[in-house]
Parts: sequence; structure tokens; C-alpha cells
Amino acid sequence: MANIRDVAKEAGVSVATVSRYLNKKGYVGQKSAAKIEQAIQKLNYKPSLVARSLSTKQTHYIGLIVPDITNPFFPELARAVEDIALTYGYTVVLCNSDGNPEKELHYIDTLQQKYIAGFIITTSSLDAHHYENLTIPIVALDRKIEGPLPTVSSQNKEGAKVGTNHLIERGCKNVICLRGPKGVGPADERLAGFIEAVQDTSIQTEIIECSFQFDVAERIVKKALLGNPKIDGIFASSDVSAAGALKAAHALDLHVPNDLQIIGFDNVSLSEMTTPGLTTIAQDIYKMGAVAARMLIKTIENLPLEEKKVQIPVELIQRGTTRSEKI
Amino acid sequence: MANIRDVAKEAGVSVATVSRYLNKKGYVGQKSAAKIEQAIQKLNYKPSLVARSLSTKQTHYIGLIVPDITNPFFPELARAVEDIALTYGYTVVLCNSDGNPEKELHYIDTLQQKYIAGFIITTSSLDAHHYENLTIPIVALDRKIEGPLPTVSSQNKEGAKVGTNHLIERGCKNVICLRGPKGVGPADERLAGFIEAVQDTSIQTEIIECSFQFDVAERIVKKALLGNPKIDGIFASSDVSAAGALKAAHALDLHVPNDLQIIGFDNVSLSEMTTPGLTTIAQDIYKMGAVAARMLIKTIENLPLEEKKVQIPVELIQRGTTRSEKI
DNA sequence: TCATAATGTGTAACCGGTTCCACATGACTA
DNA sequence: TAGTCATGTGGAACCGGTTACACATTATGA
Repeated sequence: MANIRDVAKEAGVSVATVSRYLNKKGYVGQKSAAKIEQAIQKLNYKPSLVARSLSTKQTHYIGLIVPDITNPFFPELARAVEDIALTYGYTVVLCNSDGNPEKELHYIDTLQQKYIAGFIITTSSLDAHHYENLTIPIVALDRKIEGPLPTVSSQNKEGAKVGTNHLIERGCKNVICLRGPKGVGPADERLAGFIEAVQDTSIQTEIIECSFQFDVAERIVKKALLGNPKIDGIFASSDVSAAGALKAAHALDLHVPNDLQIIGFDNVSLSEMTTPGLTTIAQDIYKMGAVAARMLIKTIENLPLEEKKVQIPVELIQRGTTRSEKI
Repeated sequence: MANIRDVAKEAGVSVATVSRYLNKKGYVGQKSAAKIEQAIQKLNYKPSLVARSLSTKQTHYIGLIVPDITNPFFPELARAVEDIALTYGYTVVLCNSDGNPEKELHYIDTLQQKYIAGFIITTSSLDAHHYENLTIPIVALDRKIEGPLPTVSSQNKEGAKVGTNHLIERGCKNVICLRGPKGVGPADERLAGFIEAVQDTSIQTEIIECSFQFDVAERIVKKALLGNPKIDGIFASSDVSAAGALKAAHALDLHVPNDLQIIGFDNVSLSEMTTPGLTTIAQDIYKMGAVAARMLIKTIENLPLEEKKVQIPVELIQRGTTRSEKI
């Protein structure tokens, strides 16, 4: 593999000139440029990005830290990040943290040794101060981290209110809120939205904590439904748990939406695959990922950010788990 | 950030000794080792992996090329690859090729400039000869690439036979085979298994090509079902298309499994989320990814491979889309 | 007791880029 | 006509590691 010195020799110029030519930095005469271009073609020269990184202390890698790529929310996100990264010449490194702060720190640590250019982080497991003394650009996605960090998130609270009202308007009197894990930003916000929607009404409510896993949601909901047969509505904090709830309802021979109405959150592709399809509060997951990626790359390249905190709007999508008409 | 020369100075030894100590290569005296260790602690020294890569021409990055991480099969795979990579000190770079040969070549090209250590490739879009003159280690996953490349795949044909027989044993007389895209290795093999199972029987069959996308499967199956009401069984080449088929059946008010039995392939997590749950031929996706990752890392590190072609066994998992009893 | 081997260490070249600085040339301005 | 500026170029240091080689010291065995 040819290196820059070979090219310089072939073109009859110095390495400095070749480097300037490659980076379009500084002055390079037309004749030199032509000779260099020829030499590059002839030698099929490709600059070593590793060597470049060594002197610039910069790579074009960005790290994407997710709790678990296996959770249906994250592949769509990862896809968006990768697409955008590609167009800007970056490549993305995938990290599953399992929500484990140590794993997360381990990644941040070792990837910094590789001069990674920045991180998109979708976990709340670390406190803000962990990030503060990092010199490396970070944007937080879907998890609010207080402080100056750029952040993109959804209108979780607003969405939860809309979703809960949707249930109320369709006649639900006894509603379970299947809230996500405590301390996880969006889960807390969605719960807050639910509570706001429900206060000052006569709706009976029950709040149950439940991880974002299908089988645990199914189990928990089945138990709750058996415990209280009057339940006629479930607001789930994610589509996966909504799907679990739906499965539980079917197991108990409840008709959805006649006996029980369910609404999810996320609009993950799963939500159209169940029967009936899940009514859900749709997040524009792809857009979230794309916006985050662009923000990160701008930060890396020292371009100004118009906004440091972006909220992506949310939208109710009605499918089959809620009644088509208001009551 | 301290570098190796700082450490050498602090410890009162040469950089060569520090380097030897770090890599546990060559001789280092106990006293020197102790002093170096102290210096490292004191300066909080972390070697620059980029500098190391420049001289060794090796990184600890591995590239994972998938058609689309959004397809439910791949997150599980990616998770496995990442888990194994992590334990061996590698990090994984995610690439979505969309089955597009140019995109795939682009990745291989640019990542080689970054001295990436190897690739796991899950696409068949490139012919074997594209890979032959690559010096970089590659293992092919789930897509057979002829030639000497190490490969891990599933018992696709065997699985398809088992699945088809399962349908036949349960009384299906008119079966659709929802085959995957032509030219995609596993899809072809599964079709072959279906055909083998069905020949020399009196079963009526129809073979329909269908991408691995939910909505197109749903549409195609709905049309087929309307066109031929006698159809009582569907062998789908993936769980996603099986889920599409199930949705179509529900839309036509067919009872599954009484009127129509469906079997999928993959045992993606989606398959337990539908109602009824999908009977499916389970691949051990995680294991496939893990095995592939280990094979790749061994190849990278010049360790011997016991086997170059690994087939992971497959297993029928019965859920609700087929009858519980044979007829 | 001496040749030889095993152990321990340092110097300096090398990996392949970037960039500071010095210098040369020609054009323009005061 | 001298001074200034824009343009063009090359030498060499630098990024932070690895490693070939030379050399010193100590242990081993005949």
C-alpha cells in the first residue's frame, strides 16, 4: 500500500504539498495539483485514516450507546444514526450498556483511548456530573440529562396526556397505568402526563411499575386483570408492554377493545403486527436518531447548534386496541 | 494526557521497557515493572490505541454488515456479536448495506483505510470473487458464500422440512410456501426443504415469493387467500412474513389454527408477541452471532479454527398457529 | 573457570500522516 | 524603487506507540 511519501516522490513534490492538496488546506499550485492527482491515481493511494487520527487526535467514529439493541425501539434509532453518519463520512460503533453504569463508563473510557469523536447516549444510568468533565462531545437521546448537554427527546408528557384522554373519551373508567422503570426519564414523564390527564376526573386508576419487556408485562397485567375485573383501560408506557398487555387480555378471553382498551407508546413496527393493531402514541424514532446524529456531528466539527434541546412532536395513531368512536 | 514517554521518564526507564511491560512481551525486571506500574497509576496513563494501531497496522474494530438492523432478525445477532466482541476487547462497527453491493463495497473499502480488523458479513449480494483478493479476515453469517470463507449458518433445509411436515401431519392439504427473495441463500434453502417435504405427497402447493417485510407479506397473503379459499396452511420463510400472514388471516376472519395453520422461521422475539403465538422453526440466533464473532476473532488473531463451516441446529417450537395435536 | 545461554535494558528507526515555519517568487502599492 | 502581500513549496518536528538491534549482566553447565 502506497503512502504519502511515495505519492510525493512520484509527483516530484514534498509530502507537505501532498498533504495540503489532500486536505484542501493552504496553497497548492495547479501544476502540482495535477501531478499529485496523477500520482494518486497511478499508485491507487488511499490515505491511512489511522495515521491521520494520530496527528489530528480525531477520528470519524461515533459511539452509539443503547441499553439493548434487542429492544425494538433501538434498531430504528440505530438505523437513523447510521444513515446520517454515513452521509457525513462517519461510522458508528454500537454499544449495549444494559443500563449498567459500569459498562457505560467502560465504553466511554476505552473508546476515548481510540480517539472516538463523540457519543450519542440513550441511558440515564449516569448522573450529569459523570459527563461534565468529559471533553468529548456527547448528545443525549430520549433521556434527559440535566445540564448543558445537547438533548433530543420526545414530548413524552404531552403524548401521555393525549393518550390517556383518548382512553377517557372512549369510556374507560378503571385504568391501569403501566409505567416504565422508575428513574428512567421518559417513563417518569409519561407517568406525569398520565397523572395530569386523570386528576380532577372520576377515573379509578392504578399505577404499576413494569420493565420494557414483553413477558414481564404480560405476567403483570394478567395478574392485575385477575385481581380487578373492572379494569377497562390500560395506558402502557411502551408498545412492548402494550403488546404484553394485549396478550394477557387475550389469554383471559377479554375482547379488545370492547372489554378492555389499550394504548401504547412509541409506534414501533411491532405495533402494527399484533391483532388488533396497537393504538399508540407515535414517536418519530427515525427523526430522533437523525436529529441527534446531526447535532453530534455539528458539535464535533465545531459548527454552531441552533438549539441545544430539541423536542420531537408526538402523534396519536389509532389502530384496533381502542374504540373507533368516542362515547 | 500522559504518553508513554512521560511514563518512562517518571519510572526512570526507557520507553521500550514500558512498551514491553504493557504488552507483556520480552523481558522486564521486577523492579522496573513495579516502578512502571507506579508511574502508570500516578499519571493515570492509558495507551493511545490509535498510535498502537499505526505501528501494528491492527485495530480491535470488527465490522458487522447487515442488510438492515431494523429487520428483527439482526438486532439479536448484533447483540451476540457485540457481547462476544466485548469480552475479547473488540468493538463493533455497525453497517447497513440494504443488500446493496455498492454500499457493501464502500464499507469494506473505507473501513480498510481505518485498519479494521475483520468483517462479519450477512449478505449474499457480492459474489465470492469479491472477497477473494481481500487480505482482511471475513466470516460469512447466515448467507453461504462458496469458497474457502469461514461460514456459519443454520440448518435451513432441514428446518423447512420439519416445519412443512408439521403442517402436513396436522392435516393441511393446500399449502402456500411464502418463500423469501430469490438468490438469498437461506430463502433458497428453505424453499428446497419445503419442496422435498411436499413431493411424493398429495398436498396441493403454491409457491409465492415475498420479501421479509410485514406489510408486503400481509398484502400478498390476503390476496392469495381470497384467490383460493381452500388454502389451509402457510409455510413462511420468516417470522415477519408469518406474522403478516397471520394478520391477513385475521382480516379475513379466518380462525388460526382451525381454518388456517401457519408456521414461521427464525423464532424472533416477535413470534411470541402475536396472538396466537407463532409456531416456528427456531434458529439459535444468538448462538449464530456468538459463533461467528469467535471465529472471526480467532482468524484475526491467527489462532486455528476447528471448523470453517459451522451449522447451527434448528428446532421446532410449537405455539398457537398450528394445531396442538396431529390428525 | 570460562564459554554460553538467559535475562534485562536502552537507542533509534519506523508506522503515515499534519503542520509550523522559513523561504522564494511575482504582483501591487506607496 | 523599496516595501508589502498573496501565493506556492519544502524541511523537519510531531502525534504516541512498537520493535530490531546492540549491549550489559547474571546464571548455568562442562
